[in-house]
Amino acid sequence: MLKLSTKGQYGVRAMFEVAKGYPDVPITIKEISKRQDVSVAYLEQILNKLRKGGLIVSVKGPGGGYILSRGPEAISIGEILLELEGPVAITACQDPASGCVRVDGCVTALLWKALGEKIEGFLRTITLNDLLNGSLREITKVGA
Amino acid sequence: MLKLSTKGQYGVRAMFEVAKGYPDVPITIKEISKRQDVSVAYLEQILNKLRKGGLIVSVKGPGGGYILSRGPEAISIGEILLELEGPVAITACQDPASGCVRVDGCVTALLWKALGEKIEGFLRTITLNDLLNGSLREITKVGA
DNA sequence: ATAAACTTGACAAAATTACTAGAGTATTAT
DNA sequence: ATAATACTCTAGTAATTTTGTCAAGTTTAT
Repeated sequence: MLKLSTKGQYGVRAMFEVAKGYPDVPITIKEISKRQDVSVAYLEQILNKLRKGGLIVSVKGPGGGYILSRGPEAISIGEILLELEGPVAITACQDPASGCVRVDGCVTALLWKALGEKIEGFLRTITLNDLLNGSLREITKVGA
Repeated sequence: MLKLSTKGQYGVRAMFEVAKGYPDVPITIKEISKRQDVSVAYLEQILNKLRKGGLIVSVKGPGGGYILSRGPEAISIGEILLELEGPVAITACQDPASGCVRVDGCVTALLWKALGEKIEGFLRTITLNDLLNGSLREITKVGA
């Protein structure tokens, strides 16, 4: 349960590759495709969304590619996923896009809200930098 | 992102209704269907899974229905969802059922693992009793 | 007996996911 | 200028998952 679509997964991995080139080496889609084993065409879609979301900038022409628009310590996993998959919305009730009629009468509404906030909070604390320098190992251990 | 299927959502709401009858009033599928606005046929599937998982017991014949097999303070939301939707598995890598080839080389594996554990931990702490007595309101506020 | 209520497995419509295809635009090296 | 590189954009589509329905049972209380 609570699966993340491949778009989100690939997106994070793609951003990890782009982050490696920060601040001055553009990474091409082709290169990301090779390193992360995701098709070029699919990555185009993903990176396009991330660009429109302002997380990366593109450089066209030979020698071009993508570069992080901010430092890797300033881009959280939460931001990446938000751009690719929209806000955390455990249930339709919690999705700002759809809304729910019963809200007040629904005993579980608070539960899903709390869970969603928990998840978002966690994802906001992890940045691309954490992926780059492997500091996740500690976070995982503590289980905080 | 990170949606929960209706099966899980309805399941929790159904368990909430069953919990109301604990320890001696069996609740029929028909009654749950009315109160929670979910079709009888679909509830049959859901409650069957929960029964096989040992969370509820069924009483056949007239006057029958479903009863919690343990007190509402001893049944967590996590257990309910686990039975209906399987373990939290943000990515296929994290799913014990499928596994992942690259695991070690995958920079994000630890991230999804940590997130999954965070979610499971949270869901384990919330019980049906919390839904019954409305103690969720505080949990939500604290944001702990 | 008979009606209430659960049990089970098969099946199907709808929605979502996970892509692929192809034509177009911008930039740079020569 | 021209060719090569690389990003941009819109559709379309196959596979999968979700979200159920249906029908034919079985069990039990009265």
